[in-house]
Amino acid sequence: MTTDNAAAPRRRGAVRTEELLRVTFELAAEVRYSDLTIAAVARRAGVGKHTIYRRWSTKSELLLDALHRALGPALDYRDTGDVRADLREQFIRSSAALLSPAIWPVYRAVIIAAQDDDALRERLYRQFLAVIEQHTLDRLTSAQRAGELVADADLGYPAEVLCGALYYRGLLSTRPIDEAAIDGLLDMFMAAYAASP
Amino acid sequence: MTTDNAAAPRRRGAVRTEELLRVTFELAAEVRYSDLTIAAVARRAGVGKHTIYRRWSTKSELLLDALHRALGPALDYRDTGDVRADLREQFIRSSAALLSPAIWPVYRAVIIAAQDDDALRERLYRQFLAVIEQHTLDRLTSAQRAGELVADADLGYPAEVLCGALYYRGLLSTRPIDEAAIDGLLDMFMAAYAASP
DNA sequence: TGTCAACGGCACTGGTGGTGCCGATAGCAT
DNA sequence: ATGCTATCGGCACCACCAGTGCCGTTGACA
Repeated sequence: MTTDNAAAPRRRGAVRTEELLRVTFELAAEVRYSDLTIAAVARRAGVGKHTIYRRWSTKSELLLDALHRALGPALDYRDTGDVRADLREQFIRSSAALLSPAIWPVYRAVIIAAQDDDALRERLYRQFLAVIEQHTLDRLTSAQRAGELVADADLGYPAEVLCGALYYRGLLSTRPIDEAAIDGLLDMFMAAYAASP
Repeated sequence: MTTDNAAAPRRRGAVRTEELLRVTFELAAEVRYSDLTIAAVARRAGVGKHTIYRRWSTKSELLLDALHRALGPALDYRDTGDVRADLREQFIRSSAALLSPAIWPVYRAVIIAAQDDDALRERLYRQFLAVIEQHTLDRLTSAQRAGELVADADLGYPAEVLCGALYYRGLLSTRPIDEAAIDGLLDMFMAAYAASP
């Protein structure tokens, strides 16, 4: 009996970290939130629990880190001079990214975990939601300066409302987030704030 | 002898049931979601776990039942002929009810639990969210008939958006749901849909 | 080649959801 | 008033989890 064998060599450091994040996404996409456990991630990765706790002190930390690495680029806004078209393109693109089967399970897990943890909720808002709101607001302000939107409107609420409606569908409603929904949102927004010709 | 009331014979069960629901609200208001356990409810009520499982097959059932009993009345709409004032009054009143320290912890717990359970999510939407949306839509349609709102608008999205914005703040944003927020929402809505004089 | 931190495995504590079994008791019919 | 029976509380039990400690192994770098 030979000492086997073809078993994968034990990986360390950064390589393990990447693999653990990958496994986290994989598992989050397959199981329910209550089964998305540190122990389960460790089992699937063929790793001791210590190897996870050494990197992230809580499950929330792991999830937030995973999300952060996956989301970076999807949140940029174009400015072509047509604010409705830009918003439409941006909402379709970012909702597709956030709600993709790869990312949404982790995103939702963070949202759930944040309901128990004020510090995490603060980080979630600051690192993701506030960023999206601010980018939206920036684009709206630019449109306002360009005369596309009425000059005296407070655009803070609309930026929040546009985002909020999408999360409402994702978390609570049973209706899908599709282009029709986004067009419906934008119809309401433009009816309220488009500058009269 | 009248047709005997096989429906609600006041057994010791009913008294216990009321007490268990009361304890559930009490505990939900005090501890984090992850500590809102069947065992904890049983302990505080001085009851065996069986006494709970005999009534509700899962924690979700218990929470949904508790919520259902507590929320009934808060969801009615007035119709005074001034749609903005009616919506304002209704949103302030219903958000105060939903977000009260007594109810919101249980409501939020149901929302969290629903993320793991499609059937519960369907019931949550049908029994609460869809009811609120529909009442809002009914009031909007009435206003449309009365000539307060533009005649050709599709009011389905606005009804959803108005609700969605509040849940966004309650679950995700770190900003409060106050009268200023509700006025901001209504400003946007009225700017989009108020009939021109 | 040697060193040492990172690693995987195992065990342990204290908690959970959920079930089974027990003897006690409350409430109803008689 | 008495007895019958479902409900009750208590306890033990299973499988699983978060989180920590210990130990022998191993891989990467000096």
